[in-house]
Amino acid sequence: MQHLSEQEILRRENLQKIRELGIDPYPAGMFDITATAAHIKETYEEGATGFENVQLAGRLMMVRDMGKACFAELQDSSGRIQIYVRRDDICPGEDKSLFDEVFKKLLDIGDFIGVQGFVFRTRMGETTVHVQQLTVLSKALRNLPIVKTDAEGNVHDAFTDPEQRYRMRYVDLIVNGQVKDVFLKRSRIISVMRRFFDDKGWLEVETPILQPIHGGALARPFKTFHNTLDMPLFMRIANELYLKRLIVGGFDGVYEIGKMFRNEGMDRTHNPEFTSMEIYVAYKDYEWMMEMVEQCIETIAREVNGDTKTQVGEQVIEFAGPYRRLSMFDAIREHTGIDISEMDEAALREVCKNFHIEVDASMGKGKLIDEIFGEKVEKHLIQPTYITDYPLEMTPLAKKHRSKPGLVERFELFVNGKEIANAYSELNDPIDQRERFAEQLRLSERGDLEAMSLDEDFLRALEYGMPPTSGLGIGIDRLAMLLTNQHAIQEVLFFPQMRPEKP
RNA sequence: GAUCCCGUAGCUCAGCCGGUAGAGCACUUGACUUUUAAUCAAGGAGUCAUGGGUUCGAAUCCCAUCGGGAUCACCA
Repeated sequence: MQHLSEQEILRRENLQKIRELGIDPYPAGMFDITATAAHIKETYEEGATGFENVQLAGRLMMVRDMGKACFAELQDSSGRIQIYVRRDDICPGEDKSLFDEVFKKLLDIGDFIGVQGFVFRTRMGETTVHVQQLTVLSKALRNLPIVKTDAEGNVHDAFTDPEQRYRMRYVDLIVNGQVKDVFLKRSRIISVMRRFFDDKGWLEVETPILQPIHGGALARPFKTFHNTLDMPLFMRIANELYLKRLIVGGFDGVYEIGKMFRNEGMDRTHNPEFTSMEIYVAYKDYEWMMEMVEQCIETIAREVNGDTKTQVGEQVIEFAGPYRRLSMFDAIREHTGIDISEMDEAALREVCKNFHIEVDASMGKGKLIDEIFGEKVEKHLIQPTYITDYPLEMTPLAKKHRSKPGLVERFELFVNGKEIANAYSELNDPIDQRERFAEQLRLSERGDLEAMSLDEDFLRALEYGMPPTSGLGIGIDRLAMLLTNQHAIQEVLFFPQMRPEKP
């Protein structure tokens, strides 16, 4: 049995009394809406036509009771608008119960109502709907947190506890308007990106989430089981190998926006499931891809924020291209003064030691370079910067560099000290690819849980021939964090992963 | 996984050198037919996260557990 608070009991009693008055608190029929709060507030002028008879619906969010008349605030999907409810207008006859009983006593904050009336401006200058008819649309049985903003713009009693906001995102969205704006922007980021790719003729596709072999990235997977096939399956950590199979199959450009799953730590920049966009375009290389990414992100920033500049924490980020390009070795030299490009493993270990970077015996040359980069460079890359030409050991799916031995044609895009995109000239030499997988297998045997598995069918696909191709992955959640100036991934996911509420 | 902080009314928080709970908003009752954090008067509301312990007595001190946050490690 559910424990009910005093206020919850009252609302249930009010629900019953509404029924006793012959009013259905959950009517089945539709309610015609001819206007929204935002539209009325934006377009209404004194004496304008078209506002004599409007119908709108939403939640009752605040009531200022003046006796025989009330001002209230109605919140619909577009925002809030003041409504004016006068007893003798909604109850023109002898029976005043709709006003005195239903509206003033039995309706509560959070209830859905529909109103019909005309728009006017009060002497305080507030655009207001003068209600002539009021319809109960849905009764709420729990009371919402009341967030108020005073004349100076100070917010009082904000619903701020992250745990409650994430667990009850529906409440968060109702009472915290700025939260809704973040998610509207997130949605817009994805739709602008999709249109950008579609306009270029690339095909949006869907590839398996349940995979027998988890390939395409270095990460620990979630494992599950299919009963009929009687075999284990993995939740995908990446879709790269499937998208490349489609390039083999003859598509010039394919992309997928979808969830990936990684069984690793959770914190304010990692959720076990996250959204990535991966795209593969035939006959292109990573240099071409850098230009494409600049255009794409600049377009998104402009369309989402109305400006290519975005405030992110203390920084103002300029998303208009071209972005600075810096090889990994040059980046390390710039931030440490040390040229590591000719160093062997022992010399790199010495560099790490001098910088007090923790290393272990299993780390090879590539990993050591990556550690130095992560420790000394990454956090300084505030404005969008491409880091190019990575050590081969860390990147088993990228093509060897056309002119620099030991490196691959890869770039990552860093913004505000975080990686948000990763791209290669894709490895399409099936024999080289088989050797790279073999190397991963050796790492796995040494105990590296993140090493990539060998995918025999993917190799078979490459053996049929894949055109030169450039591929790119963008972390959508992180891009959304940047463009909405949010410091936690939980703020750009409707329902971030949480432990169960009760044991 | 490690360390630190937090969990008291629907919401935001106070109380924490131990003496069985307070404020504002919300809620209830009443007044007010252009108010806007409406106002005014009166009132009700809490297994103080959970379970143990110390004590005559625990929201308060101690231990454990659960949940969350921050920092670190791993990673996108």
